[in-house]
Amino acid sequence: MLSSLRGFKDVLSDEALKWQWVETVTHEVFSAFGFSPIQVPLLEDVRLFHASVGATSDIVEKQMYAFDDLDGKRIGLRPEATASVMRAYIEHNLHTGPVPTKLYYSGPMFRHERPQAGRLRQFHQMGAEVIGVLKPHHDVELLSLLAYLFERLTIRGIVLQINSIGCPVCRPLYRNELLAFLQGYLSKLCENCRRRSRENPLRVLDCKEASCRGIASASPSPLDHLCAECAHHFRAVQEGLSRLNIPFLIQPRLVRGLDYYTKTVFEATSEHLGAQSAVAAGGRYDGLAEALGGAPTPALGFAIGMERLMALLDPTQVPERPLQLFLIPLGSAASKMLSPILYALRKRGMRCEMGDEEASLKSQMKRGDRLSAQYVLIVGNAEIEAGVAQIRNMQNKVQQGCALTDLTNNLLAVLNA
RNA sequence: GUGGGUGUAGCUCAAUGGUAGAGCCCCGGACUGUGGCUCCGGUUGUUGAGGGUUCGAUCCCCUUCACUCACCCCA
Repeated sequence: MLSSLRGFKDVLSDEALKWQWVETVTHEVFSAFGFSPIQVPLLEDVRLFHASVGATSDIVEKQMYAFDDLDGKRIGLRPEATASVMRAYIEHNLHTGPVPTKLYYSGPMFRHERPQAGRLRQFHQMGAEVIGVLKPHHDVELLSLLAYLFERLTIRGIVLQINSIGCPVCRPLYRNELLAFLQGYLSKLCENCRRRSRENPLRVLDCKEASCRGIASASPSPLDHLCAECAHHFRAVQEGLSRLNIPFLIQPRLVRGLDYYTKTVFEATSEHLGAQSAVAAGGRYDGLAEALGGAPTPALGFAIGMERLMALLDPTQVPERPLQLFLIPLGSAASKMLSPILYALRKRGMRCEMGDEEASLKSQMKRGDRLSAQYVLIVGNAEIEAGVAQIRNMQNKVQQGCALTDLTNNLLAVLNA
């Protein structure tokens, strides 16, 4: 028997209903914050991801689903969507529209990793991008959107961590200083961090090894080495968040994985997620547009991991949609009478279902119960002769007559009462 | 890619070196046209797969696959 691929999951109805609710709420919130939807392809020229995510990143190096198209072109399933959105922004000259361009998207991403708690090979992200603006109040706006989203979804226990990793002016200087510092401790670092100090020294800062953490805490902080502009920017972001009463934590060791980040970076984390504790992450990427061959364009954004978000949802907050009416025909005459009624009710937006005319009343009652029907309607030969059906409230077991003439409207009156 | 844990009925799990059981679920009945509760009855298995040791393996050993958690990396 075949089953789904490793790291690829079926989202069954109970779970899918939660997704739908989350999407309804998020569309509403994005809209209130002035964002417009965009849909970009799942497949792109792999060079897009090399230029954006970074050729050195594991995401592109080892984890991308990349293959040759039938015409020989090298293509890849997107590991994230920011690069595609920025490509679309450049390709379609969206800078000619009102500034900033505020876009959001939702959809599947693909990375060939070993699955674990909160990590899949096909996973889903909902993300927002604000393109074309440099000022810190846009960072604040984006973070406030994220904070409000969690509020609307009644997800508690989220910690918003922020940091600034500088810009092309100050980051290289800091990087050199950090490198010089780490040189003195090479023998005391873990094996991973010795490699990291060569490839991506900032990563040493968030190593989980106790010994490395000690060294990291003694190391120079990126925040002490920001240039005047970056320092001012970061301060303004903090002030803006405080003005909105949005709690945050400055986390000087917070580093981002993707090459394109600059200045503000942030993560929303929860301790209920296992090792993969970030439910959303993002930051500013002022250099990305240029790296993709567009005009220099500052921008920022975030992505929410939908599966991780789902794991944090309080199921009791998701509104239920119970079956309003279960129609029980006893025999074919009743069934012939009820089928147009069923159709008419459904066209009026009522959620209803009909039983099998050949099944016993008992078994149809049971099915109505399993479907959590609010009401059942019983029509057998006795009801047809009398011209009155029986409608039963399944909660309080009160059963009453319901005239068969103009039955649809009689039922609507009961259901809408 | 590396390491740990786990694979037994649809689900959650027992069991013993002598070829498997419970609860839940499902179906039927008690109650021939009235659900949930109760009681009674019933269905379901290549014990993940392959090989080895053994008179005999679900159990021990090896291999493999899957799931899972962690590392790496990241949403």
